[in-house]
Amino acid sequence: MGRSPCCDKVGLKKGPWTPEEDHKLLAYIEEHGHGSWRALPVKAGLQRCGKSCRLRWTNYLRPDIKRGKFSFQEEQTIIQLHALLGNRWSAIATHLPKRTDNEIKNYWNTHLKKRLTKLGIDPVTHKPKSDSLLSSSCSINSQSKNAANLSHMAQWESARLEAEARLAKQSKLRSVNQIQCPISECPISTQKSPVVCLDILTALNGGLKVLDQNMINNGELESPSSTVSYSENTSTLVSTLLPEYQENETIAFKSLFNDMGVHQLWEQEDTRGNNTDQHVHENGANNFIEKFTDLLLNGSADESFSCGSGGGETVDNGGRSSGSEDNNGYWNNILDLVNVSPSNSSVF
DNA sequence: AAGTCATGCAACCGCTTCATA
DNA sequence: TTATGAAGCGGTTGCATGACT
Repeated sequence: MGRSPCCDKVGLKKGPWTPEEDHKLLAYIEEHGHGSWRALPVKAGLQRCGKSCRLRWTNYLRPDIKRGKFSFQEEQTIIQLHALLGNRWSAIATHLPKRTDNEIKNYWNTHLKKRLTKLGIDPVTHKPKSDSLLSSSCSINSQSKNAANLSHMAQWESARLEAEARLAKQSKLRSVNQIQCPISECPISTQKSPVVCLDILTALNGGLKVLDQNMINNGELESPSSTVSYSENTSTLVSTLLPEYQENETIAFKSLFNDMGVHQLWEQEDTRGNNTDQHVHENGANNFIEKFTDLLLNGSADESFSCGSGGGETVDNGGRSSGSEDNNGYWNNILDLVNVSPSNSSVF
C-alpha cells in the first residue's frame, strides 16, 4: 500500500555511485548482511536511501553477477522466455543465473527487440509481421501441422517454465534446512522432493511427447496430443515415464498421484466431450499441467494458470497481455530465424 | 576540431505485492 | 479485515561514450 518515503527525504544523494560509496556498501553487507534495506544506509554511513542501496547491490555489487557480453545461448534463452513470459524480467532472470533482471531488460530493449524488429518479427507478440515469412517455403497444410505441433510443444514448455519459475520462487521462501515438497503429505523423502517434483513434471512432459509421437507414428491420431495418454492408467504411466527412479519412489509417486486424484484430472477432461477433438486434448493437457503444478506448489488447483492455457490468452500482472495461445506456436520459428542470423551478421 | 546524433546502461520513479500487527 | 511498512518489479530517464558529419 504505502509507498516507501525513504527516497523523499531531503539530503540524500542521488545519481551515480562513487567507488567510495560502493566500498562502504560492499564492506557493510559482507560483514553484516543487508538486513533491513531501510536501516542499512545509516548503519553503513551512506547518504543514500535504502532503495538505492538495494538496487546498487542487486544490480551491480553482488558478487555472483556475471557481467559482459551476453552469449548466444543466453540470447536464445531470453527470446524464448520473453515469448512465453512477456516483460516479466525477474521471472526471465531466474533462468539466467548471474544475470540481473535490469541487465536483461536493458539488453532486450537495446539489442534483442531491435534485432527481432529488423527480422520483421513483432517483439511484443513474437509473431512475424507478415505471414509470408512462414509460408514461403512450405505448403499451407504442412505449415498448419507444424504450427500445431510447435504450439503443443510450446504449451508444454510454457507450463514447464512457469512451474520452474514458481518452484524457484517458492524455494527462495523456504529455509535451506527445510527443503521439502510443497505438498504437506508428500510421501517422497524430503531431502530431494523439490527436485524430484520438478523432475516428475519434466519427465511427464517429455514422456507424453514421446507417447504422442509414437501414436502419431502409428497413425493412431492426427493431432499432436493423445487421448489415450491422458486416460492411461496412472501407475503404468508413472512406471513408464520414470524408470530412473527407485521402485519405492515410483510406488510412492503412484500413491501420491492417486491420493491427489491426479489421474482424474485428465479423465475429467476426457469425459466432457468428443475425445478426438484436438482442442479437448490440448485443454486436457494444459489442465493437467495446470492442476498438477498447482498441486505441487500449493496443494490446490484453484489458482489460475497464466501461461499456456489452451483456452485463453496469457495475462500477466499489470494487464500486459502476451496472447500465448497464438504466440507459443511461433517462438520456435522465431528462434530458427534468429539462429540463422548471428549477432555479427550484417543484419544486426 | 566541433557539433550532433545514437547507443548502452545505471539509476530512479512509482506502482504492486507481500508480510505483519 | 484492514492499515501500514518494506521489498520487489517494470517502465522510464538521464548521463557517458562513441560514431558520424
